[in-house]
Amino acid sequence: MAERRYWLFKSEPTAYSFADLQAEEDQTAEWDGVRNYQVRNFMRDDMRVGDGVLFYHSSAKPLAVVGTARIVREAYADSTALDPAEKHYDAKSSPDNPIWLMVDIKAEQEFKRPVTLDEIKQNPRLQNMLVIRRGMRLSIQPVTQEEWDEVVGMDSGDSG
DNA sequence: GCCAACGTTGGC
DNA sequence: GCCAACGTTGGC
Repeated sequence: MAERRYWLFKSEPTAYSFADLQAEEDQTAEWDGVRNYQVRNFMRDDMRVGDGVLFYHSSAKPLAVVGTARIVREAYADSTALDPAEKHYDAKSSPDNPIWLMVDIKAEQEFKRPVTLDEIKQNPRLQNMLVIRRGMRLSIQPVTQEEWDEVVGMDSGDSG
């Protein structure tokens, strides 16, 4: 069995927040609308059921990881790319060649407090996290197990 | 296949 | 609201 991997998912809470995910039936949602090839390839090639997700609020106050989720369904066709009525419709996609993919995630743990971008920047153990890199716009980013442990530990308050 | 123009993202 | 970063598009 492959090693469990970890990811950071960005979402603008005004569009879709962690609370929105928790409010879903079975706390599970389709992560649709990805229209970036690098991110699609992460989903297609590397993301497996059981992988951990840090749920990050972008363009928000505060900018922060607010909880964790889990991959519960591996990449499959993003139906919003196939529907002309959808905002993210892509005429190049088709059922035979959907181009764009989505995964399903399920809310796991809401942090007791947000672990902010500022704290992450100040944590010497997290200096390699992509999320603090200027100009890093990927909406899904790989996270190492060490980074995952550290961020989750910061929520518990048992880490410096 | 180069690269300028354009659009989007997202922290500041 | 600004603008740096960067992906995409399209003319050549």
